[in-house]
Amino acid sequence: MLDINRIRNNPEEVKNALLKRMDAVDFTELLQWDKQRRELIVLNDEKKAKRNKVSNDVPRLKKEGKDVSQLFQEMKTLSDDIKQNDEKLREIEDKIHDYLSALPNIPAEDVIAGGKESNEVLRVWGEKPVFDFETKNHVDLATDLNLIDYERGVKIGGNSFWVYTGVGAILEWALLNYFIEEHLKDGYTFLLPPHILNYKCGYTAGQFPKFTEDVFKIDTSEANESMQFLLPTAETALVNYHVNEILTEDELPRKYFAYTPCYRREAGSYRAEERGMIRGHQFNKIEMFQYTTPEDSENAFVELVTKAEKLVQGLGLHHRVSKLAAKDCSASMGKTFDIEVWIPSMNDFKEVSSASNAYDYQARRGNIRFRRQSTGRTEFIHTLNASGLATSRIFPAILEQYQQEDGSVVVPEVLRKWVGTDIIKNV
RNA sequence: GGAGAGAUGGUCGAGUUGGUUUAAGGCACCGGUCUUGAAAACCGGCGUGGGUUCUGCCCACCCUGGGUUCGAAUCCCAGUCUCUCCGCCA
Repeated sequence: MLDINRIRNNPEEVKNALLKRMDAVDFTELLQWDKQRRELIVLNDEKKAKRNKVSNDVPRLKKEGKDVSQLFQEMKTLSDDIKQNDEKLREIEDKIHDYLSALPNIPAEDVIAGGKESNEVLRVWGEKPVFDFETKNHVDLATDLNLIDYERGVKIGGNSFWVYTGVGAILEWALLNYFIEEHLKDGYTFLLPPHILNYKCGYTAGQFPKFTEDVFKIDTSEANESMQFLLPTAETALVNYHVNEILTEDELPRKYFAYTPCYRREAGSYRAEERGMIRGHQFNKIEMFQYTTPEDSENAFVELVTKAEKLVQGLGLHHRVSKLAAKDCSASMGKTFDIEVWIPSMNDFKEVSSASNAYDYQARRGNIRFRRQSTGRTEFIHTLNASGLATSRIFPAILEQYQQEDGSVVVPEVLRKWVGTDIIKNV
């Protein structure tokens, strides 16, 4: 949600910024509604003030034995008038609200216009592993080593589901343990939120009302404000943790992380090249989240990106960091960096973490504020999130980057204490 | 799932036979006086949002949404949530 005052005061500035991610922006109608709204408020508040004044006089007039029936007639008309204006006002405010709800966040100044093709690679870590033997892709490795059962996953869940089995499950859990340990070391608070969320959560996060079709809804009824859905990312839960709250300045920053599976419909996005576990309806992810003051959010952003990078580096996986162009960022985000890991069989980098600064966009939608010590006034908080990390691309990257000629896979050092072995081979 | 009770500004809590409560009072908190310092005492301040002709004034908000009325925290209807008891249950 953008600040209507900002649009009113600097329409051209906001418009030009939004044009980095939108094809057309026109505030003419919005500003008209805004003007109508304020005129109507002035008019109606005057009427209400009069009504209040008369109401206060009534007891005295009655005590004095005056006849008030004529006055009541007038007040009846006035009240009907107020009621009508309130209805008009509500219609206008609904229109304004709907319009603002649909606008994406303003891209940060240093975010460039355009889509995916304009993304900028900031840095690359490590090198592409070179193999002097014929390599396998992660699907074959996972199948041959009995780490993942794709067929039975489809049998019990449907297309794009899989089952981690035996050592595969242990390896998956080792990754999560590794991430959790690192976040605890950095002083983040561990949360395990519900996986089923209400409509308001999706709205605050900025996913609703536009993307209700991307989530698994719990009941079969139409999307409405009493619906519940399976969370597509823990971010949706974490951004709502302090919804409608006013935090004190010294409580900030708040640093959280959560583990949840992520449930996504991914309707129509299936591609043969993404078979295996690159894109499923359910995947495990640990999500980092911060609530900060406006002046601290840029530093927090750097911290989150750095933390995510460190996790991939700790696993020794070749990866890169990209700065997304405006159109490739989710609607709620003003700036996003992606961390992508190298998948040899695909000859490409795949996202394992997306770090974003939503600035005050989500906080406005969720009414999340803090009290500024120096002024005593409330301000909107800044919210940031970053995966730390999603396992569904890390797992394949490990298999493929650490595979050996005999079909076995070396376990990254940091995971060995949980996996219990330094090499995974077929027995 | 069944029965009952409740929801008021950071907290406790008054107000619920509708009209100087246009939300009292206590506590906490902030500022001041006093004091070597602190406590106590005393004085003052102390919810959120919106509008504005902005050193001020006005409007809205007493769980949410409707309704009755000249007028609703107060009456009526619907819903949400919390608590207690019972049942069921990992």
